[in-house]
Amino acid sequence: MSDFPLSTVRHSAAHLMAAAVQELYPDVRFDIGPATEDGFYYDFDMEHRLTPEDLKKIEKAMKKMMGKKVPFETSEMTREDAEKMLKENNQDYKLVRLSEIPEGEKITFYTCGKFIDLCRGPHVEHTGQIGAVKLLSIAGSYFHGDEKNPMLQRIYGTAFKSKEDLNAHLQMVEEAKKRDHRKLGQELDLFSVSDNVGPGLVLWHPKGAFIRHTFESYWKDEHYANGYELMYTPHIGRSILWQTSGHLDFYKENMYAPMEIDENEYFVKPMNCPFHIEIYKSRLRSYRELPCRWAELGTVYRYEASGVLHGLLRARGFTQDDAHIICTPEQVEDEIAEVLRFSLNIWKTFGFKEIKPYLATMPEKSVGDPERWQKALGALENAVKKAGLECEMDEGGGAFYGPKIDLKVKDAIGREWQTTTIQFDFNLPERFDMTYIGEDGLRHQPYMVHRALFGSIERFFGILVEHFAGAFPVWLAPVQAKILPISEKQLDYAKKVCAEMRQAGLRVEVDERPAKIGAKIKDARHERLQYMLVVGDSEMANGTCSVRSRREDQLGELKISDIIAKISDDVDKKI
RNA sequence: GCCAAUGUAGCUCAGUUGGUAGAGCAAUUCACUCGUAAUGAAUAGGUCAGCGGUUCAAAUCCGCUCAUUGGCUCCA
Repeated sequence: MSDFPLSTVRHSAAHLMAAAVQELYPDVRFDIGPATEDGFYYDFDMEHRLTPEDLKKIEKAMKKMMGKKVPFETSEMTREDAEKMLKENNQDYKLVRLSEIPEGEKITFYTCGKFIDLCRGPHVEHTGQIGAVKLLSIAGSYFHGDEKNPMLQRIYGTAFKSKEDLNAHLQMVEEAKKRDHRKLGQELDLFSVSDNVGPGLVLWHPKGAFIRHTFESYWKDEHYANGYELMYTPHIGRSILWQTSGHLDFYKENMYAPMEIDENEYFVKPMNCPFHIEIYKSRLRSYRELPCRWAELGTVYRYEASGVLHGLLRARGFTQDDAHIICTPEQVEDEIAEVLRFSLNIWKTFGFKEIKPYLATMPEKSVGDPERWQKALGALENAVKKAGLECEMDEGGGAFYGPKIDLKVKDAIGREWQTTTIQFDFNLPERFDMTYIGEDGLRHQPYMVHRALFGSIERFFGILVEHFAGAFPVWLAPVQAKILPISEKQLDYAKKVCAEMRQAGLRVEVDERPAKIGAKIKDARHERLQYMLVVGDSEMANGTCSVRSRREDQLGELKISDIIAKISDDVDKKI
């Protein structure tokens, strides 16, 4: 085993792959092949369109070279020689890359067998030191990441120092596939998307709707308990609203087309903010009533490019768990710290323990004077400190109207999801001319903070499905327990127990099918049920159920009142 | 939107070189009355994504459209 960094191994694997591709398709022109977070890729352009079959061939060629321990050799060239060589080999993409290397920097090439590549390095010493590789998929990618440029063919692969590491990674990928919310959503009958309704528009089935209802109720209760007020606003609004907000100037192509009513144009809302601002402006506001903490589960529609839609994680219609905090400049830091504290609490309730904030700064295209940006950034930084968190910087990642804090949460199998966003906004208070009367009797412009905890209800639900792998905790589960009679002889008893437990407020069902107990258990497990209550002759005689739990396996025969107490306890603990 | 792949029963998938469809699971009915991951039998279920073309003949070949998947770009 080599002691090179994994990224070096992967970068070398990318070169090795390029060498294999060149061997098989001599007309290939290369772009770049870097290591990524969990593998590597290389971008090519050539006549031949790659197929999955080709990946096998390329991988085979790579493995052959790994066995031969082909050395990676470096050489330095003058810019002129490099240019001449690339031109001779018709490597036009590489020529562009060469021209991007700053004057005075060394120009180095790495050779691996017959393949020579403009590259900064470093690499492993020979191909034998690339422990284990696997080619994964073919994709298209724009040269330079610019959609105006021609599209190249990209091969994704991954490499590890050992076969064991590679297998562990592939297993992890399999696990993620099993948890895919689109697959589980269909299997568990949670939601669907219909061609007749339209892409990116989600239909919530009864079970999915129940889970949504439950966490929305929790969300509402927590907001009322933490000083928020809830609001409802319409789904459409006149064009004047979107002209004022700036959406029609900047984002019209992402909005659904307008409808004309009584000679006015109405747009389906892509955001809730303008509506909340109209509520603010419905009368004169005093500093005494600030901060306003206004929240809404607001359903918005955005015309997303068809290629970006992805189940619930990226939809065209979705419900933001939106809130706007309108406050004085003096209040803003405490308000943001409070939003952070509140968010962390909510995430922990759902079993997300690791949460990391990212502080996003001024982007190239922005509004508002830099001094304000600096002050706002300082407020955000202080708020993060007050919340006792360490944050990472996302330079230039802010919205055009202000800096923001994003939270990334880690799920049950360690994947990170970008969820909560807390955004400063200099733009809208000014555009909508929002004011309040200060202590001095004069008009002032308030600060405005946008925040969404879950981001969107749809996206959050998708993340929850994957986090729990479909096995929802009892407080969220649409069915908390299923009673499984051994035979139809116990059916009446089963129904009686079911009625009793429902009286106690639990969500219980009876499996009434004339099937064997083994089949009923199998199906209940497939439904990811937390509790299975088996009833046969002896349970019927004793007034009990034999309890089998997903978490603790066999719990033995328990009295109905004890079962009710146990499940209720789970609900209270939110497990 | 762009590159590529895919679309056959509710679900998962077969379907050879073109000769107009098949399995398992699920569903329904009947029998069985069963002790912790699949009881048996029978029945029903399809404009092969849609439209057009080639052909004596198309699920199969070609074109367009729609949708999905993997990426790219995008995500106010």
